Amino acid sequence: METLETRELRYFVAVAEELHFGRAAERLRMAQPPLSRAIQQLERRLGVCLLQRNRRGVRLTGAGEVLLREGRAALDATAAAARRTRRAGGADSPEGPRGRLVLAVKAAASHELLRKLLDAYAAEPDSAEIEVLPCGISEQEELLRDGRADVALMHTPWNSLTGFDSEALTTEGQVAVLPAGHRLAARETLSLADVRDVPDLPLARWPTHGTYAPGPGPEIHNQTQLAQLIALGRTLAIVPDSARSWLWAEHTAVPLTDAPPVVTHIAWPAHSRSPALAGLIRTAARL
Amino acid sequence: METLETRELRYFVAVAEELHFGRAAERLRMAQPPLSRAIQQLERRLGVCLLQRNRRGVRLTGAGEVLLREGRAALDATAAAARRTRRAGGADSPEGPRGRLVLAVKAAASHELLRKLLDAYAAEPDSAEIEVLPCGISEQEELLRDGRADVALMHTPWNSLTGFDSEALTTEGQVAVLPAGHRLAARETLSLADVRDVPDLPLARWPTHGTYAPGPGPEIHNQTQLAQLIALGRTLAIVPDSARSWLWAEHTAVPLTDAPPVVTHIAWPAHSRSPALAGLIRTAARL
DNA sequence: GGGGGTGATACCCGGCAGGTATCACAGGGC
DNA sequence: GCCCTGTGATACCTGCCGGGTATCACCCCC
Repeated sequence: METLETRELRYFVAVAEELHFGRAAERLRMAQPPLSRAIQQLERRLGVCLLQRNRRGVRLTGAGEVLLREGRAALDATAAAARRTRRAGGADSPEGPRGRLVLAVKAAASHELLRKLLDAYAAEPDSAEIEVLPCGISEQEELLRDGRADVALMHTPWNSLTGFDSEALTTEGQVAVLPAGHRLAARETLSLADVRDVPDLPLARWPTHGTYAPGPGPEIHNQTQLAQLIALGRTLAIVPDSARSWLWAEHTAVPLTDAPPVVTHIAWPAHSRSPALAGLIRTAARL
Repeated sequence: METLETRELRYFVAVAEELHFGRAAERLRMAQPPLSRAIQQLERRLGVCLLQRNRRGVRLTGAGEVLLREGRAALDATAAAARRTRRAGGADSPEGPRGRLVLAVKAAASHELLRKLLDAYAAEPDSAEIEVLPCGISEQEELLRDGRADVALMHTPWNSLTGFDSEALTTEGQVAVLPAGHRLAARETLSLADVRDVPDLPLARWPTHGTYAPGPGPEIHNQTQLAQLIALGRTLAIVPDSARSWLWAEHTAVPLTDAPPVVTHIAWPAHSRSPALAGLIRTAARL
């Protein structure tokens, strides 16, 4: 059984994403004819029709969709292999620097926990150097999959932990952040129903993969904007308890009684368990 | 950033597993010199030393171990992409046969559950054809990873679910299976401590990845051997409740009060969720 | 000190990946 | 009707590189 080459997967994924041979070839920095030929060869070798050529553009077949999904995963795994190997490179002398670990964290989330974790780990004997890579919450999974990060602090229910190994670290409730003067800010507690459809405070919308879902609330893309809009009485936010640390004087946080608890996990690719990573996980579990 | 080719990974994994260029080349059906050269090129491209050539055999460096681990995962993902695409091949006509799903089950485990699941799913509209692939319990994870199977019935705590998405289906207790005449067979219940070190009934040993751990019990490799040895009064077994279906008349099953419960899960690769697979999972969750 | 076994080097050859030029065809203007 | 535009496919060439054979350099061990 002949095995697929990385090059073929790269080509096919490009075409499947662009749905256009010319643009795909441009993205791949090559001419269009060899690309067409390579895809044809791929189809012949797999014995499967991947694309429906309609003289006017291209469409994916069912098998094509499967290969797009699986091929992306395979390319991610291959890129991860290269990156992690390069990263482990310097440390081949047994007493040299223990490899470096890249830790992906959503910017400003779990700040206290992160500080404690880094301090405790640094105090361990034989601890590796930790590079903290701040990123958006939706990027973390991709970073772990393609090897740009080795380990991440993730938060359910926002992150999905499927495909990763993980260990729960802390659980916290959520609070509604309101403009200090708002009538709801006087309440001791609130329920989700209380804050779901407040007419003058529509929920802000975050982008997921670059696009905004439709809705009445303002479009934001960072925490500072959110804080300002709350202070201006334009929106409210539902955030974990620990986010109180970045609240302004004009904000009021009211506990939510029925919001799902937020669990912070340390997560890593299921198959990887280098000594350095194992040490970090052990330290985290002891916190 | 140049990406690793499948061929390079295949070569490196072969060398890293054999720790010998000649044998690795033989396994790869090629001559030794091009293999040496390819590994050198790989090291140069990654800028990393992967192997320590000691004139007498070869040893892996730290980076080499990383690449062995990650490279295997990448090769599995690539093989999975090819296999699943081929399998999805016939079904590109929209109204053709919905693709086939391969379901890996440990032979003879969860027999009742499996029958119910297959019957219920076959009754669904638009159900795919299910191919049942019986295998050893330790093979299931590998089969899912490299695409020979799409979905599996797994049993914690024996299977590890890390790296897969899963849904719990049933939970059951465990029983000790004893020769009918044994003194312990008269008991209403037993604890693990009661059966752990029974002098005349040492626990049988199953092979894990082809090798047996040392111990006093007999070496077995299938259920029939086990049943026979229990009937002969040579060993005892700890099995889930549902395994009572294959017991012999000369066997007695006694419930264990403190054995960990066995949970049967339906599990699948985290990223894959074809319509057919989603239907099967939905059916399973409704059982 | 020589022989066996290791991985590395030298050199050659054929296949194939990639390029350019061109074709075949479907739509959409006018 | 026409031609022009933009699509993917085909034809053909070329240079690189993957793979082969022959041989070397070295270490270990008898």
